Amino acid sequence: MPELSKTYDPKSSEERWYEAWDREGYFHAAADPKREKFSITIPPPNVTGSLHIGHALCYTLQDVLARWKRMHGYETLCLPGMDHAGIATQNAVERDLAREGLTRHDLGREKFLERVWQWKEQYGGTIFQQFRKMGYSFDWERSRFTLDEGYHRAVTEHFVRLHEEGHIYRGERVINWCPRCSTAISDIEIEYEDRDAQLYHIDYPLEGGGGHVTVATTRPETMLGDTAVAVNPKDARYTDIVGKNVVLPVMNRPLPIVADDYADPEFGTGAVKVTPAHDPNDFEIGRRHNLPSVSVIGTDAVMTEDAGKYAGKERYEARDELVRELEALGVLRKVEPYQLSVNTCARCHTVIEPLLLEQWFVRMEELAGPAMDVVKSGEVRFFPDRFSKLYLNWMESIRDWCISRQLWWGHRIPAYYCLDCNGKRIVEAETPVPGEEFSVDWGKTRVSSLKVIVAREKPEACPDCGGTRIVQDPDVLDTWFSSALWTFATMGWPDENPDLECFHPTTVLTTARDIIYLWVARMIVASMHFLNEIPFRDVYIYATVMNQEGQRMSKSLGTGVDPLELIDRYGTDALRFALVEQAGKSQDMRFSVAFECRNCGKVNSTLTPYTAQCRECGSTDVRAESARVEQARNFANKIWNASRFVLMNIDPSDVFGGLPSHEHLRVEDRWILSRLAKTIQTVNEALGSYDMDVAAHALYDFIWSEYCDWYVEMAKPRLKTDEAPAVRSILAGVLECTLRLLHPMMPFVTEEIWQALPEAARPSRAPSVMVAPYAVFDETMVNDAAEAEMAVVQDVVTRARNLRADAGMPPSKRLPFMLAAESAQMADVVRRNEEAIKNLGRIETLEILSAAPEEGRRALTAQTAAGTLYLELGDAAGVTREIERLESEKKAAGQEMARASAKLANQGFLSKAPADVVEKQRQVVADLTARIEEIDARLALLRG
RNA sequence: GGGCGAAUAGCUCAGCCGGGAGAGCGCUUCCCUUACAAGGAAGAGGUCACAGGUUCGAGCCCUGUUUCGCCCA
Repeated sequence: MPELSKTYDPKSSEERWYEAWDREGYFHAAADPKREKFSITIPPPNVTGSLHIGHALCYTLQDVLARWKRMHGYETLCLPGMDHAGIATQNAVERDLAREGLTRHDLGREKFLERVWQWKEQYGGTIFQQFRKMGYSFDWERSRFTLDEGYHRAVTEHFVRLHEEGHIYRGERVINWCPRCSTAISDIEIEYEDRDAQLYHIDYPLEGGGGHVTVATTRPETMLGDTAVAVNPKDARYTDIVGKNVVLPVMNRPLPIVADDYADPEFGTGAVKVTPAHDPNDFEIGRRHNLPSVSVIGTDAVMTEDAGKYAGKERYEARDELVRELEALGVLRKVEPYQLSVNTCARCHTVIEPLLLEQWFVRMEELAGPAMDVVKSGEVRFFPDRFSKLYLNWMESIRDWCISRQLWWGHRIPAYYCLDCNGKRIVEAETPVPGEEFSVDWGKTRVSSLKVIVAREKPEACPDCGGTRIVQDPDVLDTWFSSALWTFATMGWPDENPDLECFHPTTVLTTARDIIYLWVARMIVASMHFLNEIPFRDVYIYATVMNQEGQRMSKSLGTGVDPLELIDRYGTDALRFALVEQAGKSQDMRFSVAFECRNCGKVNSTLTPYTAQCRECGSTDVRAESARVEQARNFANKIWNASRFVLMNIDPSDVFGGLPSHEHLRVEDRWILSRLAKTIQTVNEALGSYDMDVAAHALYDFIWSEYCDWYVEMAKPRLKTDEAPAVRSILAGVLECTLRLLHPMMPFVTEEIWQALPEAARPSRAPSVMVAPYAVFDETMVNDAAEAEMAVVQDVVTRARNLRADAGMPPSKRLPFMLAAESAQMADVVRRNEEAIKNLGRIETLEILSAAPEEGRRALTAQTAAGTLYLELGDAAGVTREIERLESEKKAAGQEMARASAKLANQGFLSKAPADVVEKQRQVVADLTARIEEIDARLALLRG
């Protein structure tokens, strides 16, 4: 039997076991059609960064589920991977380049992409290393990247097929443009921010004199691109001027006054300026009235040539100057403060510029139908359920999805243009792009004028004109367009293959609530459309991890804590358990981590962004501390030491042929087996309904408060008697089962101990606890009588300890007690368990009486489930204290009595409450009556 | 403006079909009792945000209010 050290040392076992499991192939899932499956394709983290505690929560929950199901005999796939994360990664690499004074344009597309791939190798490696440290049982052989070759084929297929079916179109729309990221983004990648702004009221004079129309805007610079003024057709104030023109100040261009329902008579003056190129609503008005679109702001947020004298000025600079000019012209009627909700880029928080540009879109309405049906029918279930409503609400009002991005890093759109069919308007670039036969200046080219060929592979020649001068669309696809395929592109789709057959649909998707629209919804849509099956049965939404101040974990805020910091101090199992134990159903989860600087001593609540540095002195010698993880570490140590005790006491020659039959066991044996059975039931049920915290607490309480505090303590003296073999077998048997139960949450410490147990104590003969069978609830092990009797024993012991503490006696001193049993039955219970009670209560002698002890004896008393317990003490101080105790107890009993009897005096209660509840109250009154009488008698005795 | 979540011990959170509230940390007292001081024993601490209502009975159900957070427009 190996000697175990006095405290559990995570460092010595974690790496060793992880490598062993990996080597033995336990992480690998076989596509065996005959076995029941459990499969997960993990949310692929972005290659950009490293993981923080929020990620650790997400993947830990999944690993717990996977390990649990694997032990239950399911063929379990946990497929890892990474997302190329278009904008985020490109931004990160561009920032990196900027440090060298370079831009991506300096490198050119090809060289830049090489650089991103290098970045991916480096950071992707870091993330996978973190996964391994966390102990995740991922099938590394199946690891995928959303930009790997096979995946790219799937994305191309996705695009081409949707295009063939008419679900994808290319069109000119007002889209959300981020001037900083210099790309279009979709509606759900913008965030609203309330800001203080101004509402400018501007007079547009009627053509030919005779007054003016006042319009209001928060973005005056867009007026340079106005092509109409709209009023509501029902608005009597304006009926006679509809059809006339106003003159656009500054530009001195006539604008028609059109009647359109969009104009709200209640808002402002009821007249709105119409800028089709810079506002989605105005664009629609423009369409209805055949208005021209004038783009006055460019993709660089600088005013275009069409902005007249403001051309070349930055948008806000132009605004300020324009406002001054309007004022000088006398057409600025008023400026009022205005609470404005501005759209910003979710990634960089730059104010979004709505621009009229040609982009690729997915028509979503039709595709959304089946994806809604499967949630409505419950085929796909959300946990907690409230998120299904959120999902359905969004899907009901779904809009077309802009999928093209003006980036280099991503899946290039499989659309090609023939330069010969209609090539007259093509602008050839001055500097050819390396690696491309023909270079086009896309910034100056309207692709709507070109012949487009959407194809799986670049066509050799144009099917129309036979021309061979063909160029690919420069844009890439929205990252989510590729992530949407994650559950099945990772399994080899579009090819048919055993993985897809066996492991799809996956069992559960565990993810954060902020990507329900971005990702979850689109996965359901894609899977329903291409496979006509759901991507996953369950969607488990976990809580957002917040720090002490209630800020969400984020790398850029400096609030992101690297899980390895905590692992380093407390061990992986401790971190995993701390996360699982807090994973409730609320939307947020506080996880406070402080950093103690070992250089200057400051305790930081957050570190400086991007590097783990003390905010005071900048030292990187900081140590993470978390009370929550520390508690979990202590728990691991508790199990470790309980196991040490068991290992020290079991005999290598013991035969653990299953547990002894009930008749030969004592109460505590039947009790612990019954408690174990119920714990098994709780844990399995809780994990099955994603109540991870319930499962964790059940195990914590069972191990610490039942097995260690009571069973092990009661076992100690018995190990010296002829009961020892039975006790040893139960000690080891319960421990072994508990290790299996706990393994999904704390994989390392459980394996370390499990392997140290003698083989005979591991009934499954499995080579690792990871592949040993999980415990199944056995009703025959439940023993309510034993639990009831044990409760009496525990009560008597606790009361005895209580009296000892009240008497101010040190725990080391054994004391004499008497117990006046309340019934012959209780006297039997106490007699049966006398040795255990004496041992646990540190009792010298326990005299069991059938009635109160004779007069004259002065003692402290306590009411127990078995009767009144007496601790005899001669000294007067003790007596005074006992009188005080009794007085306060009598008062409390009196209050409780009043409440209970008031209930029983209530006719409504007697007639309407269930019989057992009424009976319980009667019992309470009876007990209290007896208790008060007894206290009175005791007081009389003590005072007499 | 609409929707969702939260408000329970000093802190972080549990609390099932409604039958007078629990854990961990922290705090107080005692103890290095050979598994564990990363531990053991005992204890203090709560007007369950507020106001109504339903009910024999409300932390739990209903209505409204306040504060905080999130999502959507």
